[in-house]
Amino acid sequence: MKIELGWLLMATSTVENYLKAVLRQEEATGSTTVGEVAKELAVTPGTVTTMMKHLDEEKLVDYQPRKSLSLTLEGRSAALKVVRRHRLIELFLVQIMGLDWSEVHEEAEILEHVISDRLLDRIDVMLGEPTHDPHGDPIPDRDGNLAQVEATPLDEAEGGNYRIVRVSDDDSDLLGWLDENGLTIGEEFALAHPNRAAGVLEISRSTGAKVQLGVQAAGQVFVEAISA
Amino acid sequence: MKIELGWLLMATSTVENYLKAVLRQEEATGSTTVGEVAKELAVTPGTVTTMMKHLDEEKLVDYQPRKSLSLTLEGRSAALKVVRRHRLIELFLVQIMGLDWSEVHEEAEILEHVISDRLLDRIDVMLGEPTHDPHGDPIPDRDGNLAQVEATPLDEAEGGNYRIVRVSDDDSDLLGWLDENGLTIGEEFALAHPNRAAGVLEISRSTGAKVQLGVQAAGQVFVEAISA
DNA sequence: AACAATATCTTGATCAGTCAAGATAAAATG
DNA sequence: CATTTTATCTTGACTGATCAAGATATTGTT
Repeated sequence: MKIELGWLLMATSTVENYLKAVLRQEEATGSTTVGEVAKELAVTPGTVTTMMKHLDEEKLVDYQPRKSLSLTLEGRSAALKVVRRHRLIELFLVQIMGLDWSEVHEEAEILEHVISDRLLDRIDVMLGEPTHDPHGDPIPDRDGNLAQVEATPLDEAEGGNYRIVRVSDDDSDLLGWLDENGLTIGEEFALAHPNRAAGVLEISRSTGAKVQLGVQAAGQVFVEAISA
Repeated sequence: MKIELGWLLMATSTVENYLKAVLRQEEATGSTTVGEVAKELAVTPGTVTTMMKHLDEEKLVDYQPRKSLSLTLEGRSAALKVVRRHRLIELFLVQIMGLDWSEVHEEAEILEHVISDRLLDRIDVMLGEPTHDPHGDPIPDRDGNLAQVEATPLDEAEGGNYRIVRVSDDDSDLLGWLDENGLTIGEEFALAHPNRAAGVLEISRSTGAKVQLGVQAAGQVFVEAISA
């Protein structure tokens, strides 16, 4: 007879990645499933099943096979800590180290799991306890409070004047392209007649420059309406 | 019948640590053995045997079971890259991030394996392509050239005037203590009559302060004689 | 040289994380 | 509701890194 010892070891970076994935999807859609997590982590569903059983034991998620899957308070808090690390690191890499906003995501994805609390603290202080990362994502505070960024995906916006408040951070090519076209956080522009049939949006910047971008890309850019 | 496929995957951080260990011992004593490596990495000899067979296949070490063990040129170069990373990171953590020289070793031990070449480059430039880390260890240059630091272990020094040029970086407590007593890199002092029987050395700093330290600790501090 | 001590090597096992592929349950469709 | 599709779960296997413990070689001693 085999005795199930369960897990004795600590939350490795693997665990942190699972928690992050669940959090991300809960934030995006209000809930998640084994399949979604598997897709996000590029792993088979069976692997996620196994992992969720472990995380349930550790009380990091609440997992009822085939029924429901969600973070516990503890799990959410752990996930938010990782997100905080990730975003502080991204901002650090851009502001202090002078890296480009299109290349910091990968690096932060690794560093978020290994940097000491002490170093993270230095970073936080050095940056002046910032509230948003280079892509406009809010940085959870020390207590795990996460500000909401309310913004419209550009592909759903009507014609009018807007300011860019956030851009999805995981498409490095898009970020590079946006940068080349002056479309960074805080940039303001006018959106012309949304001709959805063509799948192309046209933007006019204050410099007069016009930029076209596809709905696909526009879906990654989040804006808020401005009066001017 | 089982076909031996060998290793298909890349040099993980584990491999880097083995290479570093071999390098360190070759530098310290001119050669190394399975047992020494095992001791340094806190691993059983059998584990080292297995690893060395793999590294031999990868042409990173030259391993003749029970006969000899040494780095190949390629292995040495790989090891020096890791050392370069380690020392640049240590200096970065002290100079830019304001961490204490007694607490950067652990952090660098992890970061050395995960930081991108790009980020390392920024660090190198930001620090002005430095030649020595906070503990006085030389930083290998981009091409893997490693300057020699010639210095005497303090426990072998005669009475006279000396300057501290290097301190072993792996004893955090000692580093903390040295710092508290003003004994940092570049500090000059007079060493009094080495009374070896008692196992204690006495140092007089320019401030007039006298400090005693044991031979054990003194062995970790490396000095060069000065005229004054 | 013969024996003891030490260093090294081999073998079988374990652990975390994963996949493949088949089993099962739930949801959607007619 | 019966059937098909889809989602999920289970099982057995594999990989890299490791250890324990026994086997073997090398070295040192008398």
